[in-house]
This record gives sequence, C-alpha cells and structure tokens, in this order.
Amino acid sequence: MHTHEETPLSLMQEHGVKPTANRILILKALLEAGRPLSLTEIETALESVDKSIISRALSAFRKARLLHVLADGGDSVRYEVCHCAAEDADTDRHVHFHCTRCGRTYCLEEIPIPAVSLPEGYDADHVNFVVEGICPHCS
Amino acid sequence: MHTHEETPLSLMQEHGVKPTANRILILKALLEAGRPLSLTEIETALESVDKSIISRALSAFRKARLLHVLADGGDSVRYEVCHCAAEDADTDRHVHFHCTRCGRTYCLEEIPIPAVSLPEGYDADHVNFVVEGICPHCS
DNA sequence: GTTCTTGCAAAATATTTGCAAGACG
DNA sequence: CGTCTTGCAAATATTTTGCAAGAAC
Repeated sequence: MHTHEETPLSLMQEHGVKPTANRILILKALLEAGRPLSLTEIETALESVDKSIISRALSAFRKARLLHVLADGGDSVRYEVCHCAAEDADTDRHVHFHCTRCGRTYCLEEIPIPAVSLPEGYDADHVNFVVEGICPHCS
Repeated sequence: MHTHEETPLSLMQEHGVKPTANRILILKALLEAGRPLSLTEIETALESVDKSIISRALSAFRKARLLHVLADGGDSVRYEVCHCAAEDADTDRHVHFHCTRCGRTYCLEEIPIPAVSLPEGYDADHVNFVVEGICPHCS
C-alpha cells in the first residue's frame, strides 16, 4: 500500500524525468497493464507512438530507476514500474511468472524474493526471479 | 557431486539425442566453460561451426531437457548444461550472477534457489534466479 | 532409400541510432 | 538560441528457417 497515488506525472517528477506527452502515455500504459510489458507490447498498445520514442523513453526511465528491467525468458525484455523510492531502488522485488504458452508475464506481488547472501566480491544491484510455466489461464 | 562423469556423449545418450560431431563440440564447449554461454559465445568459441547448427543443436538439447535456458538480463539468452536426471529436470537450480560490466554470467553453485510456493493454478516448470551487478573481476 | 544433419543465405524478430525538423523554455 | 524531444528511416543484433546437398543407418 502506498500513501500517495502513483501517476505518470508524479513518478516522473519524483525521479527527475521531464514529463513529455509521449512519456506520459508510455508510463500510463505500463501502470494500467499491471504487469511487465515489452517494448513491442507497449508499441501495440500505443499505436500512435513510434517504437524509437518508446525505446528512448524506456532508456530514460531505466536510467532514472523509475522502472525495473525484467528478463523473463521470453523473446524480449520486459519493463515494470518501480514501486519504491528513487534512492533505494530495489526494495519492492517480487516474484514473476512467465507463461510459456501465452507469453504473458505476471506479477506475484504477494511473493517476495527470498534474500540470498552473495560470495565476497559480488556487488548486487538488481535481482531477477522468474518462474516459467503455464499460467491458470492457459492450463 | 556426481557418481558418473558427464561427457558430451554420455549426456546425449542419457537424454536420447543423437550425438553428431557438431553436437559433441557444442556440448563440450558448454561443459568446459563452466558457465552459461550464449549462442554467440558458442559461435565464437567454435569458429568452424555455423550458428544455424548451434541454434538447432540448442533446440534439440532444450527439447531433451539436456540444458537450461537462462535469461540473465543481458542482450542474449544463455544455455547451461543441466546437471540432473532427465525425468526430473529442475533439481539442480542455483543462483546466477550476471555482471553488467563485462557481460559474463557466473554460476553460484553453492547458493541454491530458495523454494517458493506459487498461488493456485500456476504450474511451474523452471525457475530463473539471476542477480545482476558487478563481479569481483570488474569491481 | 528414407530420414536426419549440414551449411549457406535469407528471413524474422527485437531494439537502437542518425539525422533533420520541431517544441520547450 | 540552445537543448531536449520527435519521427522517420536505416542500422544493428540475435536467432530461426528454407532449401538443396550430403551423411548415417
């Protein structure tokens, strides 16, 4: 639960990204989907926005740590809005489920990623926990 | 620890894949690397083998559950020899570490993937746990 | 001799970048 | 005006596939 609402605008202001019309559309699509989307999925959802703009917007968002990058084992990488403070970018991590039948990726928000302690010398920045299989919708 | 040695030949025989010369080379490269390799990395290691052959060999291996597919967040997907019985393909899972500086992916064999219980209706087939960050070599 | 593999080229997929024009401040 | 964004096209990257020739059994 969050004490404030997450709007495209408030997110960009918090993370220091200039909110242009296209960026608002892209972020809105991601928020409304409620699941991680790939560049191509965003492009399909927003017919009017060119993929190059989406690509550059996602780059900007990633740099500002406004969203997570998710490698789910499918063809393409997916992006998900980051529900945590800008300074401490990796505290909201949850498990994802990628359906190998329909290709969709779900957030299992209720399942946190268990902590692991890395060997000496490894500096973790980001954790990716994806379960692959068949989703309830496809089984 | 395994009671028998894992050779390209024995692995293919166990998993019912016809061992051709090229497949032996590809599997040998994967075993010798000791870390997950991408198709391109295999292509570089084996200059004499065409990437289409590698692609098809990897498909065959994947179908036979002879190797794991690993999405590590980098540009391309990586493959790793599966160290478990053919029937029960997902018992040897360990955490991986992907260095965002050098692009290499390491096996942290000593760190098992913690078990998670999925919600009703999700049928897990495969688990992907990748930590991204900077490796000891790059820091 | 039928089936599977090979090797090249071409297609398919996914994402990024060059560049000129335009919007913003 | 100077900087950042836009939109198109083209480039890049990665993997797969079509097909004819060859090897294996």
